[in-house]
Amino acid sequence: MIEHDFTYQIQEILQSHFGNNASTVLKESELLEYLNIKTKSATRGSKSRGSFANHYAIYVLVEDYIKGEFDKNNDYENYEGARYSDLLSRQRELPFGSKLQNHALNHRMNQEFKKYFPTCEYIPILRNSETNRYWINENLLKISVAGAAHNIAYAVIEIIDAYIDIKTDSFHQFIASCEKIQQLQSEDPNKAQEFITSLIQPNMDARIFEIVSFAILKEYYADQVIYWGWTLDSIQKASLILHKTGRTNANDGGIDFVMHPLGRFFQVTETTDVRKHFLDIDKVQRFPVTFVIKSSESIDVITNKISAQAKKSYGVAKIVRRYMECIEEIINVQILLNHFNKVVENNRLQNVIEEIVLQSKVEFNYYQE
DNA sequence: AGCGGTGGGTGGATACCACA
DNA sequence: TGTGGTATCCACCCACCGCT
Repeated sequence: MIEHDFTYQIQEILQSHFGNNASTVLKESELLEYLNIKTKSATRGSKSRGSFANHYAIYVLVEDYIKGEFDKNNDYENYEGARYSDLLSRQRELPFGSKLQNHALNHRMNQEFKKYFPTCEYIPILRNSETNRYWINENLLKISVAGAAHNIAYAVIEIIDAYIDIKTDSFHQFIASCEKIQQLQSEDPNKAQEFITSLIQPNMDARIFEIVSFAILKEYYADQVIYWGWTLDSIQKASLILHKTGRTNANDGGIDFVMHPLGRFFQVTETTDVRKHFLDIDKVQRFPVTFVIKSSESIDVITNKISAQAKKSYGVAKIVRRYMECIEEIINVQILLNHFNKVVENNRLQNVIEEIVLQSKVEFNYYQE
């Protein structure tokens, strides 16, 4: 059995339920081992995926099992089963579960379980396709150790709860502090400013950095206007609007922000290695991009670094020049801070914070009633 | 060690089907 | 014809793996 950081917590929970038998219970139970495998990412930081769907499929069924007190009354075999709609809506009430679909309950949980335990004779989720009712396989909940029967239903719930707690804790804290700052900002704008400043430091999580960059730049550009039109007498005034083109993590090779109506492209990166954005620059003409780089180095240093990489990759001066011409602007942490200060001067701090809270909730599927 | 390719996992969208 | 339940398609992330 694999052991990782969260395994220790699983063992602790089992100990509180089964005392000395805890380790045997864990060894004997495929379901617990499955949870152990699936909780590997618990302590891997906010960047790794939650993968809550299969956890929640087990969770809602076991919860239903406990609600019927089947761990005590021994009558599960006569139970009519749980309704699909109830299970699904319960899943969606759980943290980060608001977008879950039928996948886990219908197929994927069983499929994945079988992948890990090909010889296990039990299928975890049972269903009757005539009545559309669902059950957890009770055989997987009852573990017998030296002739004594142990029911792991409550332990399973506790383990998944603990997993949810770990996975969401830092995020909850983040949203909470945003909301606190939001209330606080009229009384103590300095505090709010300090907080935002801390969010765009180089050691910040990439997704948070992208969200905060977006919020600042959006407000910053909103103050700028251009005049444009199809004919001279139809020229109109427009403020620059920055759009986010998708979720941070659903954007492989895509562009992070687009500016209307100028059509500027913005790309947020963690490092000065921008080669991947200009991969075939020697063959194709590339669209100019503004890079928001999570670095406190000066623009000169960053530019030199990028230029050095380009030289190393292409060698030919002409292509290097074209490469550098495709970088419309570089925005580092300092420039972001300057822009931010300007936004604050214009009394738009509130908007920035609101945008951060909104975008974070979207990014992490977090909804609070 | 760093890379590029690959395939499984995940979530969103939608097609399909049964039934009222 | 709307609703609930299920299956499938698709895009994208990411872990993994073999190559250099």
